Amino acid sequence: MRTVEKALKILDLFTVGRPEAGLSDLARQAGLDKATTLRMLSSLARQGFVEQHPETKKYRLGKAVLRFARIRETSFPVLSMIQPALDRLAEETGETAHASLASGAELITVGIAVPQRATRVHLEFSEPLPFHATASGLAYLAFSPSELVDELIGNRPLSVYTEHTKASADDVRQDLAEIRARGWAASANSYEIDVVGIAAPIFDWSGSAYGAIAVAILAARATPELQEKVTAAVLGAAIDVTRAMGAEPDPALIKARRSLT
Amino acid sequence: MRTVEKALKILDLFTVGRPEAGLSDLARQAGLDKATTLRMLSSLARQGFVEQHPETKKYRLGKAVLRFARIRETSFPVLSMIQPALDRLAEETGETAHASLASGAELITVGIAVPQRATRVHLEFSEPLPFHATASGLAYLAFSPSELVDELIGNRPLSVYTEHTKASADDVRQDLAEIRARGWAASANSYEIDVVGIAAPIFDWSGSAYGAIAVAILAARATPELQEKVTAAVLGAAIDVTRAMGAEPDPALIKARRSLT
DNA sequence: ATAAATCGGTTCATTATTATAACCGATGGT
DNA sequence: ACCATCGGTTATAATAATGAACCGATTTAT
Repeated sequence: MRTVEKALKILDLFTVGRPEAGLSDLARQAGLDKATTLRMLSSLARQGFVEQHPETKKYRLGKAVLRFARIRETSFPVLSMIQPALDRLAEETGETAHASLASGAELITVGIAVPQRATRVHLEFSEPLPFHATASGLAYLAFSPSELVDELIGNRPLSVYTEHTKASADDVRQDLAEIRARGWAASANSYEIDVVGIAAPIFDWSGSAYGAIAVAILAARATPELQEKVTAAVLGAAIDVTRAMGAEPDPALIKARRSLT
Repeated sequence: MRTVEKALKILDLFTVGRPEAGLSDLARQAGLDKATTLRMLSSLARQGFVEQHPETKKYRLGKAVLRFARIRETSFPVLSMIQPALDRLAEETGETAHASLASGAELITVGIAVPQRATRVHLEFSEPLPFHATASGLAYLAFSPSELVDELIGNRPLSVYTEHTKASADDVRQDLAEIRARGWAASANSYEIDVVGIAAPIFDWSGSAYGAIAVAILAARATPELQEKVTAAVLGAAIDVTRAMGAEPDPALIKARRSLT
């Protein structure tokens, strides 16, 4: 069913940063013929997956995606299960907790919980995070199949955010092996300065990671003791969320948490 | 692109009331061959639109639908635009306001706002409403193409909820003509007793209805004066929401609201 | 305990669908 | 006045989808 997959891949071209596009644009980016793309878009539109502005003729994601999300979230409430776990995490650790899910080539923040104290790390909803420069991204990559890793960090030059950002894909790949064995990821000042991140992946039925749960600590108070406490809590949350969805976390996470308590 | 459309129609088989199903089940309901269905499900699964439980082998909607909904709702916040309109509506009218969107063969409540008073109509989120027995359903049907109406209320025997429910599709169709000319719909005790509903459709770019905004009044206080006030407010909200989304409401709504103020 | 039905999934010859390039008229920038 | 690009259409060539029969494993009925 290659046709179906090609058609669905067109939907991947719509992102938070580029929510609408014209026909030629889409055809070009999808690497498909214009006529083919148009027929696919028409089919997608007939089923409500995309809709077209009557004047600008641009396409965007349609209302059907909202409908299906509603159905899935009503019967399998992932997001509503993640939020309470984050709230607990923020309270336990006294730092900002957040969850991010992989969205094609982006890692998007879908849940945030802040501690009740004056100083804390601030995060934005729906903000795309870089895979190679955040603890969440590393935790996700470490437990993803290597083809996916190649696609996401490839050998392109990686964006540099601070002087501590690792820009070499090979360096990152080395870290990933370590993270995979250890069960959790950490990053310090690699995306935002003065922030230490600690993250663990969450898994679905198929056993592959699809997101991460993380805590962002203000570097000023990131003592080894606090980091250890946070790591244990993050692992616990990731394991709980994964299990709540009927999946089983990678053994490395279980082992890591046991050794920390 | 018939293949694409057939594949997407498979997704329609997943509903709030039946969120997962097996291969043979899906093939039978879709009217497709088992082999074909399997191939389509595999394609859908590869793109994350469905996922399969490793043990029961059942399929359900996948995480991709959440991702796309997130992208669409981030860049084009329909639901977040509807909610404030409902809040205003509930305050203005002193009754329960709600919005429902069409989801295939169901009309699903996606937003609720309750007034600040002791007695009020109670509604549930995600509850599927019958098209023929609620003001919201009638408002939606009245502004939908007749083929869709046939599909939704056909000539099947319609479910009866109270002694005031109209069970004949032809009776309903007559009401629809009236509603279309008038611009808004009302129902009294036809779904829940002691409840009067007043609803107006909301439209999208294509000019067809895709949902409704309604107020549910306690029958005990549904005086003609209140009903008139509510009708004007509901029309106003429906017009505002439609315009806020860049679409234009049916002229009947505009005319009706003008004649009420 | 046994048999029949049904499950998810596979195979391969037949068939119908889809891809492609060239071409429209309309629009917009230089 | 031009050229490039837009969204969209069409005919022909090429590719992809279809579906009946079949498989082994469970589940259900007898």
